[in-house]
Amino acid sequence: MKRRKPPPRSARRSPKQARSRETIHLIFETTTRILLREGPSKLNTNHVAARAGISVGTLYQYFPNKRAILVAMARLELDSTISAIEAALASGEGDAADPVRLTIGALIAAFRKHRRARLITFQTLMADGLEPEIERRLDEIAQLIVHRAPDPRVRALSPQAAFVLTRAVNGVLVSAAQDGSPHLGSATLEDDLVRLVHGFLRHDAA
Amino acid sequence: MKRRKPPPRSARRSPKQARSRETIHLIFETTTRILLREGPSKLNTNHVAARAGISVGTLYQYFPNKRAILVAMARLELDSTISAIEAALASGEGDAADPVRLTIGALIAAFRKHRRARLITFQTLMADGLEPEIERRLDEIAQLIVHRAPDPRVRALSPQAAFVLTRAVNGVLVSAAQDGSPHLGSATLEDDLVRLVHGFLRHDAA
Amino acid sequence: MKRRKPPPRSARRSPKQARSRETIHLIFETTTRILLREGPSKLNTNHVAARAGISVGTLYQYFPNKRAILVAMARLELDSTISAIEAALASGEGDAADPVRLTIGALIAAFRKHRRARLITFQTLMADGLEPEIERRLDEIAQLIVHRAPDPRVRALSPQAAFVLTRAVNGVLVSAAQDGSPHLGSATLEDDLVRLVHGFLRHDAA
Amino acid sequence: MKRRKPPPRSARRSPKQARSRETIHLIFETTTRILLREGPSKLNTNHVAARAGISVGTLYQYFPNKRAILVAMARLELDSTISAIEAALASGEGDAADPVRLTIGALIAAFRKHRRARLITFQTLMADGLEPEIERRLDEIAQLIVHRAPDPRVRALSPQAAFVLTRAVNGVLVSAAQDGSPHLGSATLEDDLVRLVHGFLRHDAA
DNA sequence: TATGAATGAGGATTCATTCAT
DNA sequence: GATGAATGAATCCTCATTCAT
Repeated sequence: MKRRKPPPRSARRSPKQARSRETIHLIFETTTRILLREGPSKLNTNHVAARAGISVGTLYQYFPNKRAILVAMARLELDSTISAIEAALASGEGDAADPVRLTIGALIAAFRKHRRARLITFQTLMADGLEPEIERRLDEIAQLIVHRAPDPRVRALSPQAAFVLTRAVNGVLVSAAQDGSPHLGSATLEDDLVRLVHGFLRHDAA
Repeated sequence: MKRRKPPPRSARRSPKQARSRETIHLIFETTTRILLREGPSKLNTNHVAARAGISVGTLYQYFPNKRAILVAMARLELDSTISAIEAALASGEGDAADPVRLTIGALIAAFRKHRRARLITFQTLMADGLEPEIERRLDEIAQLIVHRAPDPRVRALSPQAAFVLTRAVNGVLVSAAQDGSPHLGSATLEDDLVRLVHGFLRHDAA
Repeated sequence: MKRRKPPPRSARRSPKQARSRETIHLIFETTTRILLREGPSKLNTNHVAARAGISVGTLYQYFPNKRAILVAMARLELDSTISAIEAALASGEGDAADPVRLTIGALIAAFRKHRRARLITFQTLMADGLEPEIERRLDEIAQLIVHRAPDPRVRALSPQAAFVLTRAVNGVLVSAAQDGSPHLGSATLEDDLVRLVHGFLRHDAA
Repeated sequence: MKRRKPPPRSARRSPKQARSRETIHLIFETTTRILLREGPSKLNTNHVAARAGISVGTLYQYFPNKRAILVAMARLELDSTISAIEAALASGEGDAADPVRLTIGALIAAFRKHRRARLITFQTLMADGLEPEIERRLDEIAQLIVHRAPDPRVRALSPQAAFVLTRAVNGVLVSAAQDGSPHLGSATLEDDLVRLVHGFLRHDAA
């Protein structure tokens, strides 16, 4: 009796949990699409809801505020990156394949996949000041890699050295993923990064 | 940064009078202070003007729009960084001092000086999407360093390699400058960065 | 209380089952708790339902709209006040006890009992504009007291005089029940109110 | 270059201070009008601005939030009431006029003047929980009257007695000012209130 | 040049209510 | 009877920018 028109709801409600996941996913996808196609300045909750074909109210049922959407997306992105690295390392376990190259290959692939979307998510986030959380997650990744690395030199890495290495690689990838940059597509980027890491490790060992 | 598109307005004022310079400086300082003490979300022209003790109108006399303030600040920061590097290299010219170490020392010093202020300025700027300009400027610095470098290995660096090296170092410094991080204060950061660069160069040469 | 006009919905439910009564009671308690602990601005149907551990749908099974909850609570409060007064008068029937004092004592006790809860319910209700219903009810109480009063002076009271007397006493009690006020706890409040009423009656008689 | 149309501003800007006062007054008047004609639920900043013929932005230049408007109005109302009482007492100084009657007469006149507007302002305010401030102001009025009263019995009033008297009178007037009530217009209301006060004072003296 | 009041589109968020399950 | 996801109009408030003085 309050709202004027009880709008035509047709989409069948499937099992709750599933439906929720779908909606959340839809919000993520729409957010990415807006970020990519219209830019960060066009990212607002009303617009996201409209483009996602849901109501703002529904959006707020899942996320307490605009920022939370980005945070959740960033977390997901980070998680999938970790998984990708783990998978890459696992796949090369028996081989003589260089674990450093495997890791970097996985990272480049991850950055390539979402490229601007991923980057723009983080940037939008950082503009407001979420660095701490992001940094922490980055460190987690570093620790994870260090501890599982088959390469003894990597396992012996001091926290400080791990910091330098992860941030160096991340810095290169982030810049390469930047909008106009051709570097992420470059075939030699992997070689250069591998060289960067090996150089550091060798020097360290010396 | 919020409403419609900022129309092309020719730069409003070239700082001729001393009075002008003072006002501009005041605006910069105030902007930094707000960014630091109140966060990027509190950065708006009305607030800057109020905190600076001038009127909004006056602010717009010097900057065509909000973003222009940040851009000008970033330029200044970048310029001073270049100068610092050049000075460092010049000071060590006769010595046997390692030019790589000199450059990195100067960079660390530059980051230490403004630390959060510098960082927050760039982040706020990039959050909106003007990375191109900044990235270009970063590349200019890279080229400059490469061409003037006394180290022949550095001068021989391909653009791609220069990209990797500068972004790697920059990535580490940016992360180290992050709010809670202890790394920027660490005494071994310089050693680690030098090691990173030398490792890469040696490997490259090999 | 916010959106459009609450459409005329026939009362949803007459509390027949014990289960129903329990639920209704739960809703009342929760409403009071929210009003008291979180303030009137936090009182909304979704929140009440959540805090009560029921679903909004269930809440709407018992009350046609938000306001109906408050109205029902106010009615209850008023009814219990009337009962308390009647009981007090009945208890003192044989005695030489002053009926005015008995009535006022009962009123003070009633206000003390719920104090802030009672007050906040009425205020929240009135803030929206349903005073008429409440005022009418207050008048009913006044009439009731006047007609059943053992004191002949009270029974002889004109409607206008009854209005003045009831509102005066009510005004004092409401203010005394206010959050920070120490007056409701004061031992002399009863004396003062009795004095107020007696003074008026005597003067009236003169 | 941001907002589309720089709307035609024609009203000449008179001396700043004066212009500001005018605007503030306009906001007050409009708020009162809306409260009176459309009810508290229609009181929202956008609407006030529109009806006042100013922009929301302007409204927010003078009041930090919706509530502040009501608070300011309540303060003004209270101030003018105090002035009215003082004036009434002063006017009757030489006469043998009963100061109690003068005070009550002034109060009734004050309530009559704005009647619903005044009441509705306070109620809207209290709905959110401003009682403390209102109560404090009421006490200030009480103190003022007590201290300046020519009647020695009034001057000798204990704080507790003053509380009872002011709240009693206020309670009657507030109820009488209620929307449908005929009491505020009644010719005998003044007599009844005077009787109430005198009765209390005499009894007190006894 | 400086001033600062005014503008108003824009965007975040709330919450009473419905209804399919 | 109960559930609770979805709805979306309503409202609050912000802030880049202008312009008359």
